Amino acid sequence: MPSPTLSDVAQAAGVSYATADRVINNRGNVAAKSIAKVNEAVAALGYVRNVAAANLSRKRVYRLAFLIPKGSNAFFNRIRDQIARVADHQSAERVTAEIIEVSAFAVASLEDSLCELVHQDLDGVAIVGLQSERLEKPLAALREKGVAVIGLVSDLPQGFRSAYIGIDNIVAGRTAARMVGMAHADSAGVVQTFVGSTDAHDHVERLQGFCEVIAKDYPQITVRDPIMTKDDPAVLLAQTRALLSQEPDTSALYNVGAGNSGLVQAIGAIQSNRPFCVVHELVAHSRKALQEGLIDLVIDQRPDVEISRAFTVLRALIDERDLPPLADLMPTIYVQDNLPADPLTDMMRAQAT
Amino acid sequence: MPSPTLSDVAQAAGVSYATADRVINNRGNVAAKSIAKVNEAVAALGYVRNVAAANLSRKRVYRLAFLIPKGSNAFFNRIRDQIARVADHQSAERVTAEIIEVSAFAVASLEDSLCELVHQDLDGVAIVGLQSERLEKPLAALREKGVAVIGLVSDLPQGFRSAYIGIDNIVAGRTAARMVGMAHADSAGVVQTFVGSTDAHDHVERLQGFCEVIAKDYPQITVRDPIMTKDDPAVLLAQTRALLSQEPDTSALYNVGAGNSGLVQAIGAIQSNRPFCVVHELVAHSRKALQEGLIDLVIDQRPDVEISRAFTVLRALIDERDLPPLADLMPTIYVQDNLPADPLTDMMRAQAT
DNA sequence: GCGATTTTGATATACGTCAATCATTTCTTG
DNA sequence: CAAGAAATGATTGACGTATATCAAAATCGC
Repeated sequence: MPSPTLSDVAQAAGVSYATADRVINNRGNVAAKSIAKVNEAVAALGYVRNVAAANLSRKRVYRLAFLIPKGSNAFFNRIRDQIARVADHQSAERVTAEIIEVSAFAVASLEDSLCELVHQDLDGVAIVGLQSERLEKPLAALREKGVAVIGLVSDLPQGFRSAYIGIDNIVAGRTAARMVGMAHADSAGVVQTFVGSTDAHDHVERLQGFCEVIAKDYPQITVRDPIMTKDDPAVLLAQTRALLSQEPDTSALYNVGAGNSGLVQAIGAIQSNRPFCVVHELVAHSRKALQEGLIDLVIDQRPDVEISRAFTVLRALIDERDLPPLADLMPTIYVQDNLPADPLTDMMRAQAT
Repeated sequence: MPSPTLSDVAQAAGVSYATADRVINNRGNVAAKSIAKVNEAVAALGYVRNVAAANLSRKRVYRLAFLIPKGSNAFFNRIRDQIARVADHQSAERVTAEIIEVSAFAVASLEDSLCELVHQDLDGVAIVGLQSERLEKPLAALREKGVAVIGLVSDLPQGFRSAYIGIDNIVAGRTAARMVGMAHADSAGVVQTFVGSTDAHDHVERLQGFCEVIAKDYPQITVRDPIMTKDDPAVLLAQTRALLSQEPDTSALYNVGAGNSGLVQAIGAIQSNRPFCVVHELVAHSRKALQEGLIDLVIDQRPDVEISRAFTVLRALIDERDLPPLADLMPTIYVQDNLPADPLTDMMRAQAT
């Protein structure tokens, strides 16, 4: 029993192919009762549009763009690699993906890039966003042109994007706190936190979630005010070093942001038993530190999964199809034992070049 | 610049469309130098076969089957739901998936089902497998017929399936041990383990991984011999109850298998501070227990991800395409804070019916 | 029941690939 | 160099949908 075609539906509904087509692609100028007849036939036969034929006929191409902060940040390298990889594979389905680099976390730069996008002929864009009203106008213009827009990793102003793909950073912070709490096993302790900057929404949210859980469920643990690091390894190295010698009662470290190589270096230098260490994002550095037992946990947002999902969601939006079943995206906890074999970290990049 | 067609390639190569087609679909009877010319043109133009057109032309349908243990096990309910969900969504791509229920963990039953499969007209099968030589003959017969075969959740004899989709259970056990170790924070302790049966490979492997890590990295922790539970909640309830009263020095519980509702019930009944609890698989029961703070961790194998992947891999095998970039499948650690919003647990099922 | 409007039917072409046919050319081999 | 084999070219009809055109029919307003 081959699946029914639109001709079958038309026949079953007692209308012509043309009318069935008018209903299916709601082109208008169809009598209400014809619509009903066709819909019944669709339901009765279990008709589903053959997307292969449809895509072929309408010469569908998916021109996608990804706006990613520039710079050699290990995390965004991982993101860029994954975009290239997925795009390469999906080229058989007529998908092209362009990576547009934007000055990191600068509203003006992002705004400019968005304005340029409007003049390009695109079908969908995924943007590592910022919460700023200045972005609303160009985003509205994009949407006006029928471009699907989603936020990636960091959200855009709500109402100006069709979806957000990324983790909830409050949840990420809460998760980190839970692990730190468990590792204290009812005994008292002091946690030193590190943040890149208080301008970064994600950092603030993580810290907020972290403090919430510690305060509520682990009252015997004290959270010290965060140290500002600008995500700079040098700062982290110096600060951690100072901390380890001056505050020996520190029982745990939690770095909300980047720059972990400095933290790891400082920890690697001490011989006595070190504090419990939690950091974010699995990249070459943090992976190595985890394997060598210099840190205990990495909370990762699975950028590879996020990218795959961005492609899937953008295509679904462009085709106006409903989404496939997608599991929720949650912060993933890595210990040295459950590391993925293929890191998709920037290690790979080094080998490839 | 629309993407080049096979006609473009033929023209660029200076051969006819027919010859280019013979090369692309290697139909044979073509001179070596023609092959070379066509391949060069393919590379030069960046030709990629339009899969929409190809699928349309060859009337591709993907008839898949999933062999899943029968019974109302919460974990396999989750699996079955996800299969139905994905199949429903992929019906637009002419994918049909049939769920074939097999008596749980019975080699004879699995063997029978496999033998029947040979007479069905299938393109791909995913099997919750067993390691038994008796399966080799029917598996070989399936492969002979050109059916793609993969192992799912539990592997088949190697060499008789094209891929295995599931976690490494030794890794899962190691991960559990790491968490238990961390939760002891250098202090001594005693862990009681529970297994369903020693026949189940996955249970044995998890236990093995668990003991390895405790022995190596947490020598101050003692692992007691496992209690046999047959995955039966009643057994777990009774045994845990007895344990909690008779062995008050127990600092952690690790259930390698199923039947967690019994364990949770026993724990819920005590008022003094309970041992650290780790179980496997996020289902309605374990999820609830985690949220209520009755257990501490759930190690999950993400069956929803596994199912999506099974579809992807089977289709790639059937089309003889290379796989899209897929992240490694690792045991996922859930605490009460990073639970997915939509559980895809059997709760959903109850609501739907 | 007239003209105007809306709705329907019939039909055609294109999309890029697959798969097949048949005639023709080129290459082997003795 | 002729006979046979191998390789190539030219062409065609699906596959199911999108989209367009034009004529015919049904419905509406009055």
